[in-house]
Amino acid sequence: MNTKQRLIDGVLAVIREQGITAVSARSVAAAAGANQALIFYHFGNLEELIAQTCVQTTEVRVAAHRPRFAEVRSLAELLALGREIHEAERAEGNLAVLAQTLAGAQGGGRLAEATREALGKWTTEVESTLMRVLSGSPLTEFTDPAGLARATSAGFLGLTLFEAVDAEGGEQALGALAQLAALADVLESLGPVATKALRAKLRSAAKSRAT
Amino acid sequence: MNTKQRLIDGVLAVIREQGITAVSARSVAAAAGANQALIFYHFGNLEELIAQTCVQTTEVRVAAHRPRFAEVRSLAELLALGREIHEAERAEGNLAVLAQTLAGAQGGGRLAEATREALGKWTTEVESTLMRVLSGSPLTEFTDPAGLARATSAGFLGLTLFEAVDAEGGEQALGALAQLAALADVLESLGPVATKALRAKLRSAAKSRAT
DNA sequence: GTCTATAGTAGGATAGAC
DNA sequence: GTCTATCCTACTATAGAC
Repeated sequence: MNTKQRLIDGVLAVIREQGITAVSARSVAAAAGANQALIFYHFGNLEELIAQTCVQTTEVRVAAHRPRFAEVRSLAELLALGREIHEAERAEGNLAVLAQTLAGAQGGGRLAEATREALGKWTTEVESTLMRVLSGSPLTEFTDPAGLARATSAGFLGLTLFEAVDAEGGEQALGALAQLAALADVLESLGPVATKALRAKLRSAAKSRAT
Repeated sequence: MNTKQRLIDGVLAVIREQGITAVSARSVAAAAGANQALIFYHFGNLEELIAQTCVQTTEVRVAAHRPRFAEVRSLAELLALGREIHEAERAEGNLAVLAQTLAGAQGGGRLAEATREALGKWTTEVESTLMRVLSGSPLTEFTDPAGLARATSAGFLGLTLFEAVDAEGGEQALGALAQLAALADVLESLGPVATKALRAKLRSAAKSRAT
């Protein structure tokens, strides 16, 4: 395999096992089984390597799950898929990489740009799925797919960091999301009469909030 | 003011402005206007200083908001309070400190212990509020306050990291949460007939999932 | 408790042989 | 493209004067 990819995998390994604070040219090179100087030959500097790792692996993982997004037909299914993706990616630490890079991007710079791009790959996928799923739901006119997509993406990333520190608590949190999914399911499967009633309630609530 | 506190404030300042990766004995000492050697005199090592900063400031901030939690009377109000706290703490970067420390805790060690403790301070507050608020709601028997508390805490932390990189997206996400709050409000204010119907729906849905 | 000075280490990055 | 060797900087941590 070529060296560029080995170095990217090295970043992945270090972040997965020790977090962003442990990433250094030396630690990455060691994990990649490559010479330290090659990082600078191939990427110019360490930050650029991390940035490309973040964007590239996110691109790959989102693409891998894209067919599944297309199958989603309800809010409940979307939440279930989120949970499934979360668990599937846990072993390889791909979400952890994004979360850790996001944390490292606090100071702006190249990493901020890279994480923004990577986050966009997830949110656009979720957003388009939400738009498709919500059309026809009683919730359509009261929800903002763009905002919801960003909130759920941010939420799953927070959860990824959380469970690294408190695995049991992370499980509990995921369980609570399953309950929310069930609730969403029920709301979507209401009969036309109940749907109309709910819609009226939401509308009047929205109106009273506007005043 | 005494030096220990100045150093803690120094950590706060560095994390707020540059993130956990920029934290070093030198950068913290500079931000605190103190001598670098004092970190080791007062805390033994840098990690311990970060850990104590995380726990102490979280304790203070949670205590400051405790009266507000006690006033909460609905899910909608709780979500609104979450948003309010999130915005209030943004300027001082107190949530960012927890989020960044959490990211730095990936490798275990003292930081993991500290963040676990700090997270617990938030989740116990949210959890007890949830238990109080949910009693009497049609959702009571279908929600787990412990899991929900951890999910929301993790969610807000994820959002804190997110908005540091994409401020506009963060605003959108917060807006979506306000919509969820409105939805929760409506569900709670349903009449007894509708409540009974919803409960039955949820129950049968739970049953069909169990098979 | 606070300072200066410094030891010892790990880090980013480059030069130049192959 | 890859390696060795190395420069220089920044880091953690300690010793010892005040």
